[in-house]
Amino acid sequence: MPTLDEVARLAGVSRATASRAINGGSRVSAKAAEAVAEAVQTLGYLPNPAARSLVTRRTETIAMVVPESDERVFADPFFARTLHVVTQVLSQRDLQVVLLIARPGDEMQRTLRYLRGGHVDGVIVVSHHRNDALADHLAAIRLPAAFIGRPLTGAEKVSYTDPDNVAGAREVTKILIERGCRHIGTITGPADMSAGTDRAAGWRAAVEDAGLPCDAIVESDFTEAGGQAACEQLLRDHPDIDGLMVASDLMASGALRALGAAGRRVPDDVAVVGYDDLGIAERTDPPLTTVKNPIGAMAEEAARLLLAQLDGSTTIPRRVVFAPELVRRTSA
Amino acid sequence: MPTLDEVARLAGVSRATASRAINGGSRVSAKAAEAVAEAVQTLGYLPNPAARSLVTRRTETIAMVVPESDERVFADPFFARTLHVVTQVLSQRDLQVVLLIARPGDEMQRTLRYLRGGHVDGVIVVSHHRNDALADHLAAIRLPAAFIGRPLTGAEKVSYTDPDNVAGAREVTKILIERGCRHIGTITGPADMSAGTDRAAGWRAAVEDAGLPCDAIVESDFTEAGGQAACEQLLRDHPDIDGLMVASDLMASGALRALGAAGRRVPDDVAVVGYDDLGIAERTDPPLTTVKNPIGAMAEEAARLLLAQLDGSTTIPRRVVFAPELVRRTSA
DNA sequence: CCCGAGAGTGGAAGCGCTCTCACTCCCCAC
DNA sequence: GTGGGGAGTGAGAGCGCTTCCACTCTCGGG
Repeated sequence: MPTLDEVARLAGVSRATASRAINGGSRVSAKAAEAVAEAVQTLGYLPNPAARSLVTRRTETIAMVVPESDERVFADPFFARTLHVVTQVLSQRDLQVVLLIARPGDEMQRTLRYLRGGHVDGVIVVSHHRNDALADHLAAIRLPAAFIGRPLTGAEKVSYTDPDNVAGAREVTKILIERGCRHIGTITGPADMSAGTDRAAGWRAAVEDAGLPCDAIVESDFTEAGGQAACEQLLRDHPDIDGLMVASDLMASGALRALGAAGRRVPDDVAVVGYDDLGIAERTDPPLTTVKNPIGAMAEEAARLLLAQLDGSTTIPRRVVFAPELVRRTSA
Repeated sequence: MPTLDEVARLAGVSRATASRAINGGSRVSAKAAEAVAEAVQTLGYLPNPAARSLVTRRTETIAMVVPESDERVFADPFFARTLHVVTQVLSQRDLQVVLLIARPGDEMQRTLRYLRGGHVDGVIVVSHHRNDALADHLAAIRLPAAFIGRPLTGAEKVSYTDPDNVAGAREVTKILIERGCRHIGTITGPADMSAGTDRAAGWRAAVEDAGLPCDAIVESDFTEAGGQAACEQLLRDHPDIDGLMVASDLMASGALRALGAAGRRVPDDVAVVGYDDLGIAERTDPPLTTVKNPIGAMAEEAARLLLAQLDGSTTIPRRVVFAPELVRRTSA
């Protein structure tokens, strides 16, 4: 592997000039810049990232942390989309993204040590859970960070983007109310995630406003199988429900299956609405009325929030909340 | 951030001894080792990876390269499983895994530059395509590498693990023949992947051996939608097919949908077999007779092949081929 | 009693890079 | 003609670590 020294020698300049020419090129004569470029070419020179990082104290890599089992990560299109967009935005700045999937417990400790160890310049956190306390930890080690989805603890210490889940859930539940449902159940996400609690809160607000019972509530885990099981339980405990607000399309897809197995027609017997609108919603039978989760926009904004911190242009935490958008199909 | 110097001073030893104590501890007295451990504790010392890597010339990170669009990566449980196992095995050696998803073209160039740049100590390649010539490139830069799935070019230069796709496809096709199918079609994977060509070859071998026509062949892309479209075309061009060997369960799932839409009963009108047995196969209607792809074992073996190279214990490329295993369900 | 081996240690070099600082030009204003 | 300033450059320090090498000290064997 050729070093900067050899490049400089071949170009007939000093190491300092070669370095300047390679990084940005300001304060370098056109002649010198050209000579260096040529030397780089002929030697096939690539800067040693360790040496560079040792002095700049930057690594040019960003971690995308997902405190979740990898099975879930890969089964959920939400992550694919998010990773895609984040990578897209950050690679425009030549930042490398490394994916850190850390189940709670030991692995989280490892991950935290990794982040503390100076391997990365910043972090994007997705699918954050209450008990990992990531926001607090990241704030404590002063690592630039941006969350996608409001953290349940330490939210005031970090930047984040969040959809207005309460409003979204309220609006979509209203669709059920307007079409005449009198007993509306819900399948919520995990109670240790803001997308779980907020969407449940929105459902509750709409149902209580309409003076309807809000007893039919089951917590699940944002998976298709979980949604199916939750729906089966709901049908067992509340056989009379005629409306169902499910906190994610993936769970709703499972719920539709359970409803079908139970002989309930959708939307005639039970009207169903989902949440996210990520492709699955169009492909279910019947297609789901749902709330569009602006995944792409959120991911992009989070990446920008992180970049702003990296540039040092801001240090105060910022939050960006996205308004919900209803998508009407035939399930309600 | 505390440095090794401070640790050494606090422990009352030299930097050299502190370094030895922290890495391995051989040739260090118990007293010194303890003093260093304590100093590390109280200071919360973490070695600077850049400084360490600069001198050791190792980064303790491994790249998992996937030359594929990220949509496909995340939709296919194959990748989830593979990443999981690889991460598992490598983290036992405190190696960090970074996921590099590189679509062909520009991004591939970027990725190659990244790999050349000394960011990682080794590479695991999954879902390799012919035209990325990754095996050749990696061999050229002498980066330790292990492929999961035999590369179509440069296979002799790198270590890899591979299922015996030809045998697997042949055996599973024989099931169709034995149950009396007279016109057996196939939906193959991409022709630029060994899993595509090998499984097609196995199908052809079985069909020709039985003296049956082997004209009903359509190439697809290992996705569910692709399988559905391919099956539709197959039914159009060869309405009389009574058996179908599909090169992946995901595609088979799409094919089942197409068959259902066309009013064909499975297995009575058309018997169907898939490939992979990754969970989807049990959940289709009817459940798929398929070939078990030993994903976990292959991933683990590939990780070990890589570790062997990292340890320098071997430099000659090795290959490990896994025998197929039939899984009989009701689709054939 | 001496010598050699081996364990434990510290000094110091050096990994490849960036960046400060001091220097030399050269040009322009006065 | 002089002085000041900006552009371009190179010497050199230093980032935090590992590791070679030389040294000391402690044994045990002859």
